[in-house]
Amino acid sequence: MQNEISEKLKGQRASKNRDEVISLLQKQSAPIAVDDIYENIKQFNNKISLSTVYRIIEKLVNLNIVHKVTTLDDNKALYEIVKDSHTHHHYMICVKCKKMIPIDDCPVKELEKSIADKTGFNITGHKFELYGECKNCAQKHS
Amino acid sequence: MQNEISEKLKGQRASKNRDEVISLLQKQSAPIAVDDIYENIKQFNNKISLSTVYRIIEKLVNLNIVHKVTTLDDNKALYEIVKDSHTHHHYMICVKCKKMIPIDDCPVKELEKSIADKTGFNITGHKFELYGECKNCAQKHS
DNA sequence: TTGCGTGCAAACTTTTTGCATAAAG
DNA sequence: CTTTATGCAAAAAGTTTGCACGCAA
Repeated sequence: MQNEISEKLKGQRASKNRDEVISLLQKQSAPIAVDDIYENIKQFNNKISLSTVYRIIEKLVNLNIVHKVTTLDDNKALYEIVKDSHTHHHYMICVKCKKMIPIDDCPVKELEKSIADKTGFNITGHKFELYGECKNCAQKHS
Repeated sequence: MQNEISEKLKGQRASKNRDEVISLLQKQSAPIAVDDIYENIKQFNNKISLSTVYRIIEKLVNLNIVHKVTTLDDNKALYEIVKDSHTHHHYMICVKCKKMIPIDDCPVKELEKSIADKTGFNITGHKFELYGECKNCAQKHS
């Protein structure tokens, strides 16, 4: 586990389930749903329960170890490990194949500042997603 | 009802429920949830059913009369009337009072183009939300 | 008269909660 | 020993679906 995460976990009680969830999240290249985390971990730890995964995720979100991601199409939430600020990024979501393709770094930061100045809103975060057709899908149907 | 909407409704069968939903959506200054639409209309039309509202909304989304909005906090979808491209805009969502404050027009359009060029992704839409503390809430707790 | 719209109830999906037990500190 | 984490089952919340009937075209 990364030092940054260990840091955030300081003062928290240790738990095997929690570490399995974190470890799984770290392997993902795209946000993942709670029930997928559950099914995945169940393969080698068949007594973990879905509600435990929900509770672990809730805790990790509060500790700012995990971010919640919501998409337009789907009513269920997805989660991903928080990357450090240098690798903070967003996704393009293909409306055909639903793949989430990361965009290198965050183009919104400057915008954020100018809007904060203009509106007096104390901005603490943002969400930005692009929708369209990825290269693969564009080629296929042509 | 606006001409633009009438245009999109051409070929669709008329329905009182549908028109009530559209009319209610037009009165909103922020996105609204399906059950709020339902409760609202029920006050003067007590036999409308929730599933009807869901079906109407689904149809209106397909006709591009209504947009689905999802927020990070809430697992339920919100909906708003599609504004024409000149008034397309986004929201700042106050993490304290949950109010959604519209941002005048859309600062993302140019970004979109440059990212499309860079990545070869055929971008058809985007989603952008800011989170923070609104003026009101910032004053209160100080 | 044909087929879409609607109400109602039931089903389904995702998420939350209560409670008794197990594990951590 | 005290507190937090967990499993299980049940409940809640949001959304979808089947079916019979009503209404628009």
